[in-house]
Amino acid sequence: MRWVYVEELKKYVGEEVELRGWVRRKRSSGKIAFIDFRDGTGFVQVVVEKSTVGDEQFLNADKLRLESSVIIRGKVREDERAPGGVEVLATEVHPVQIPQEDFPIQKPDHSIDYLMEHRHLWLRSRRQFHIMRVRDAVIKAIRKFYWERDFVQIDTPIFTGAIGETAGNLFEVDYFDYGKVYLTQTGQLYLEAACMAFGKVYNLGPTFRAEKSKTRRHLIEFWMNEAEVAYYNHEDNMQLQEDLVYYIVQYVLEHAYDDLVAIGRDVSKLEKVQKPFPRMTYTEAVKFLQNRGFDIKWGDDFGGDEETVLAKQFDSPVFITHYPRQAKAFYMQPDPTNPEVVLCDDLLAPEGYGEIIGASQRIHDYDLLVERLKENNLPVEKYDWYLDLRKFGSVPHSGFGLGVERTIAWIAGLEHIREAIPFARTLYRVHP
RNA sequence: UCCGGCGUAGCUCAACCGGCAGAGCGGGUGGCUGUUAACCACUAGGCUGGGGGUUCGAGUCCCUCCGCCGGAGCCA
Repeated sequence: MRWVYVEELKKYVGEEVELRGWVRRKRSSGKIAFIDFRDGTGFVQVVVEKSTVGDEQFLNADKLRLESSVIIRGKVREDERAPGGVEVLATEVHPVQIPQEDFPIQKPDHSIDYLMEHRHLWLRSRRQFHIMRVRDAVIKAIRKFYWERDFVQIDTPIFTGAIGETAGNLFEVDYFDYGKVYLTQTGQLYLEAACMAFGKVYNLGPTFRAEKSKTRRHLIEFWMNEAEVAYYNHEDNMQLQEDLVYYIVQYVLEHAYDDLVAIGRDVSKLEKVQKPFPRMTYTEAVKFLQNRGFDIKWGDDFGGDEETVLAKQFDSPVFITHYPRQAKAFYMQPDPTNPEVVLCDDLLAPEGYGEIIGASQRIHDYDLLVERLKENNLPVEKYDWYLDLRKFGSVPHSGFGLGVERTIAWIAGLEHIREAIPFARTLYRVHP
């Protein structure tokens, strides 16, 4: 008999099939039992009738408990009474393993602490199933986008020396006799090296920030997609970001629409995302906020509340550009028309999900870069290889980093970013 | 790190001004051929997060430690 997955059941109406999976829930009467069955591709109801299967098989069904693993054989049929329109009338029920204790997650009313403590089992629940499929769609979209544009994937290292954006916020690791190394905060500097070799490059991988951040938008370990392109200026860079984010939204709408609906996402909000995305300079944004009564002066960075107010004016993500250079990283190229600001942009997602992209054109002039390193009290000698890039055929280049979980949280409409990653690492949780 | 909150049965929560620790769900037993978080009956289940203090008496008030949650700063 043919082993099939739930997602393809509709092709087998009228046929006998074998299903391999788990019991999500069970309701049983004396002579009929209903099993909510799942196999990782979907959910289907299995009906076990005593009159059809006989006493022995019925007993097999009756002794199943929540999250028992089970192999079921039966006939696929359409039935209006079944959730989803298709159900399986069992002929054989073969338990694989029956738990000896209660499954810890029974009802949808557990505390978040309890659910996170049981994340390894919580992943089996319906809502988490759909969220992870949205995550999968977002990541597939990212890879497909770059693949279609002939970018080269360059995997940047996880262990790095003491360079990156900021000296603090780094996780230290002992590296044999070498001494201390650090978990990566960004692969940008390595991508800058790679773009001078391959032109258009990107990465996708985990990054780590030892920030004691405790908000719905922060993870200690999160995934980032970064891209870097030689000869791209700031404008080219923003165009690429806009194309990518728009592409991701369209891809998810096309390939994970049912998952979005299943978790209650207001899909119309995503359908309103349009190109071109609105743009605002930092200076305009400060004036806008001041007019709304915010206590903010030119030179300050935006907090969560400020970002939310700015982003909520628009249906699409909004670019905030040309920040003061003191507020940004050392490697950003000054604006030739106003050296107090740099050629950078942050992309803020709608609905208060905050910054999903940080981007800039990079300094390509050797002397200027050294000057900026000194200005920021960074150890110039540790940036030896990074400075080399400015010695040998240096060109203007630009790039950005997209926060994958923040993008997922926005697209899926999640209240907290911890549900956007299979096993979240937050300030007070590394288990499981 | 700072500010605030919570911790009572396996889970989610009650318990008035300090006065006998309760319910629903889940578990067990029995019943039920169309259930959707099934339903009905019966049943077992507790060192009220740890330690200390006030009091005739503490789940409740005070101190402290632990755990978690929400927010701030910082960031994607």
